[in-house]
Amino acid sequence: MNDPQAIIRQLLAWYDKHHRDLPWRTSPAAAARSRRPDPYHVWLSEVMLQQTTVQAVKPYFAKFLALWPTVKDLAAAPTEDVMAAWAGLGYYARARNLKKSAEAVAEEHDGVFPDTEDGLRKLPGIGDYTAAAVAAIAFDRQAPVMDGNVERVVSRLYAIDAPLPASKPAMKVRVRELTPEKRPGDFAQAMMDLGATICTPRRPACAICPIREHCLAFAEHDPERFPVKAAKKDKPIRAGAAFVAVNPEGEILLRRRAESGLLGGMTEVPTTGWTARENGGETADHAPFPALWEPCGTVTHVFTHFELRLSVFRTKADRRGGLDEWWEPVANLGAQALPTVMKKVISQAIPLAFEKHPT
DNA sequence: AATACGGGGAT
DNA sequence: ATCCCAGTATT
Repeated sequence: MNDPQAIIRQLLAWYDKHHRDLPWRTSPAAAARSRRPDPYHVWLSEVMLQQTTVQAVKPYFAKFLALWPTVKDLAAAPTEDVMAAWAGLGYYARARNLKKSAEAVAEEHDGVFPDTEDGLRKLPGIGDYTAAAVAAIAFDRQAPVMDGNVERVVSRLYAIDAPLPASKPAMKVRVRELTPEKRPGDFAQAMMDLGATICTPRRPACAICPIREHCLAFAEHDPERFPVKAAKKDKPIRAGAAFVAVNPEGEILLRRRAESGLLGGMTEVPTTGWTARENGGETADHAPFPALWEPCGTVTHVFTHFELRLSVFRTKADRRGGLDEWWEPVANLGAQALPTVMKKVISQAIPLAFEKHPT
């Protein structure tokens, strides 16, 4: 029971047999023949996978590699292009940091990624998890990889009663104990695969778990009790108005958001501030310019820490844009760095805006 | 230690 | 509705 060597051996054996084939992975067999995966691919995938599901990442990963096959290509790309390509994936600071890191690797390391945890950790957007993951997976370093999946697996394996996130350091100690000298990258991916496919948050498939004989939570017959988490706060509601202006040329008025903060550097239609109170009856009085503003419903969008309700208005009127505003052909909206909430708003005002042949 | 930061899939 | 996801940066 709880023999580290046995856990490692059984987990790696399971991984050899059941590992998932993902675009940024090389198979364990190929890795065994010293065919390491491309560090650029590993880094790109790991950043995209931060708080994001595999299914959501797959098409973005393919798009980025098609647009920018190497880290030097990405470093040379216009930031607006990177933001537009990232649009819809969320957590847009990741895209800004991705570009900064690519520039650092291209300029300071001649396009070669640092091959240690410490070296990787210095790049913007790379924290403890990603530094360890890239070091282990791409460079075969014995680095302790701990993400949400690993936290769940470890908390069950050792029946850790202390709540997250305070118990994180203690869990990291356990991960460090387990991480093997040989095949640390496969071990890390095995732990994450186990968490994603068997040791799931609800109804874990203990019956087919390769390490259940070592699991204290399984022995207690209540694995779902773990990981214990601190209570979370409730979500406030904010409200505002959004304005979709289309001129006679079939162009829509857009503007760029501030570089930092919520949806930083992304594109939006003009909106009022998003007040802290619920539905303040936002009206056309707050429009960016005087016109016949026609109400066309509301859009609700849930962010991590608040829920947003936007009243949408539209007009066919025209006006010159300000410094941070421009008129964009509706047919070209697909190439813009529009976050999902803005696509919802525009679709509300112009139902066919994102179709192949917009009206 | 707490908070800000997207979006979507599973239940 | 609720949870959670191959987390990081800032305060």
